[in-house]
Amino acid sequence: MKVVLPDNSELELPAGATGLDAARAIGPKLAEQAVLVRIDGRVQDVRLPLADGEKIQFLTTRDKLDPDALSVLRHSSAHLLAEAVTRLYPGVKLAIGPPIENGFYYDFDFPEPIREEDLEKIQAEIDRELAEGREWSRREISRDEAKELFAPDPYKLELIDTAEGDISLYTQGNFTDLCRGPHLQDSKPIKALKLTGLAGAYWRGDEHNKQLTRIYGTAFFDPKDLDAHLERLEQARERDHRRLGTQLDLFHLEDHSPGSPFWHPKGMVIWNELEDLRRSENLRRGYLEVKTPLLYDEQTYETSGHLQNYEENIFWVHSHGESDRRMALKPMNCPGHMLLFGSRLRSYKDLPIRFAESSTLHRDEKGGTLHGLLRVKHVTQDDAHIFVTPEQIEDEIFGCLDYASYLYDLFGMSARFELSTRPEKKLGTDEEWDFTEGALRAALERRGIDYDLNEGDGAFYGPKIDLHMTDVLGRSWQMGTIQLDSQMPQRFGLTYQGADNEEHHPYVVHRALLGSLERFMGILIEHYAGAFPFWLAPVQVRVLPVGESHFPAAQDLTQRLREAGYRAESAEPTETIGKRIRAAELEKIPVTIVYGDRESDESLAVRERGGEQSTLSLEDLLARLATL
RNA sequence: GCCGGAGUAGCUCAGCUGGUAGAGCACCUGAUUUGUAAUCAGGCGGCCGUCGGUUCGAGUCCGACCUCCGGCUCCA
Repeated sequence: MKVVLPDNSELELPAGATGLDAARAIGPKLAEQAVLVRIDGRVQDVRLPLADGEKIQFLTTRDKLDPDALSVLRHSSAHLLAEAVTRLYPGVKLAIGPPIENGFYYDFDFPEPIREEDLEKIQAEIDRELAEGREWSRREISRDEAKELFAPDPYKLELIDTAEGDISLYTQGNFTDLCRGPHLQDSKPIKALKLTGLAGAYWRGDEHNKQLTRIYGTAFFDPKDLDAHLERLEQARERDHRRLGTQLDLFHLEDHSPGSPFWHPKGMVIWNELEDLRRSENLRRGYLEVKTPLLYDEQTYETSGHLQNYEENIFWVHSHGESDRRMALKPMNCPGHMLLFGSRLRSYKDLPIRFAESSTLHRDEKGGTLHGLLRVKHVTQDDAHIFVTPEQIEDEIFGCLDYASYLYDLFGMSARFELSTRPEKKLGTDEEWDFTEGALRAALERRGIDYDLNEGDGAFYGPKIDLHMTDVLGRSWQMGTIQLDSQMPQRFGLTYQGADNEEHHPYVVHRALLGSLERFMGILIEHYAGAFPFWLAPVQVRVLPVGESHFPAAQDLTQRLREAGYRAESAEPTETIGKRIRAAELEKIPVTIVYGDRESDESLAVRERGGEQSTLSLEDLLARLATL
């Protein structure tokens, strides 16, 4: 048989030849360094046979940053971890140990709980394995043989039962694991392996199952790459919104009200800019601002369905005795907007009606889930509910997508769009879902948006489109959401009078585009690493008088900048000018003006964030600021 | 909610095997009057998360709770 090499030359091989055989035929060095065979985009263990006519490419230890090559290295590293743990902790049961982005993990069921300090011991054992060296061999066996071999391992048995295709084993030293592969030939390419953490994780990701102990680690072909990886993590921490929030005096959190940020004056400037943006854009796009109550009685939530489906997140409020009527803080705006719509007769001529409200919501999130601004109990959504006829659905969804794209583009952010379709537990017929899912799909395609399909993840009342962003540590967060709902208007008995003189239930589009302002602020802070663009910067211009005698002139300039609409400030010189410039730079203020003997309206010393300096007249400065 | 880790000055952190709390920055005062990323000196500042226990003695050891951090689960 023949295989095709990357330079398009053909290599003649005996039938059944493996990747390793092919590598040997090309050269001993390649055979030694081969990590993986790439065949038409997919990758394969070097020990597996090739097929006639396949176009193959070898990944070697020199492809040290290739994600596939790293995955193999890390997968084998996970097996070294499992070997070490098996030796150190007799009676431990093994679950799974895959490579992941930036590393690997292995899940264990330990007879006794282990602690973080145990990792040192395990790390030492792995280092010993690496010093000794390990070679991997692969063997394929029948399911029955596999079950016999792994009889004492309940997790492996379950894997054998649910695995697709042939069962294969990989052995290194005295350790054999059930594994699909691929793996390294030997442990020599693993030049850096570091255990990074310990966590609980449920078997098969289901909280009803037993919780296992997960050990995380990472590995590289080159110790320098590990250093670079750790350096990147450190840099990521530098732009973490929780750190910047304190450093830049934007917000803080307190034990006195967990998950509820305190916004400081500087953070509030940015918050208000977002609100202004939302309001002016709502006006342009035909939304109507409304305001609905924070508290509703139990009956309201029963009607909306939140009592049945969301009670664990609801904050109840007890009034002072006079009544036994329970009230609760709203976790979302829908009920209020439904009641508002239902407060008078509506005609089909009124639709679509777009009620917008940026309101405070409270959600009593489970302990252990709060996370800076990205997961809070005090949620402020840039919310709106659009009441539509069926014919209007697609256009309104399109309008929401257009609006969302406009907003994210404004910040230079690119969100990932995800369409979630009918879940198993759903209300309504398949025909209805065909129609509503089709409308969402059509709107996405008309707007030219690439999206991922998340089948079965829609709400029980309708399909939805979600926008996702990634934080500085690589975690994905849902931002905006656009949900189509046929149920809530019915539950609230909402109708409009149609052209046919009949009453109809409207559909409603629930949509929040930034999502929660808290979460958006968190992502925004990280997106800009705290160096906000001029229009968002809490302080836009700081005027620094060189000496005390220059302070009045600096104040005068500051006032004129304020009157021109800028957030400008100056203060008496209590420190050296060098130190105050440094402070302005650390506060990431976009424009600093040094004002001393040489300055006048005709000639100002302007420093922009980052250090670029220019001399401008006041007139030119104002012209310059207008472009920022 | 679960697994692991942590909570010490406004911030970042040190404080070993129990013996009465420390640095840098910030802040205040004084000197310096400054020209594009840190002038010098002095000073203020702590219920060592909360409650309970062990001990002659607890920041340090033990327990409970609260909060935060890394994961898991959840996320209408």
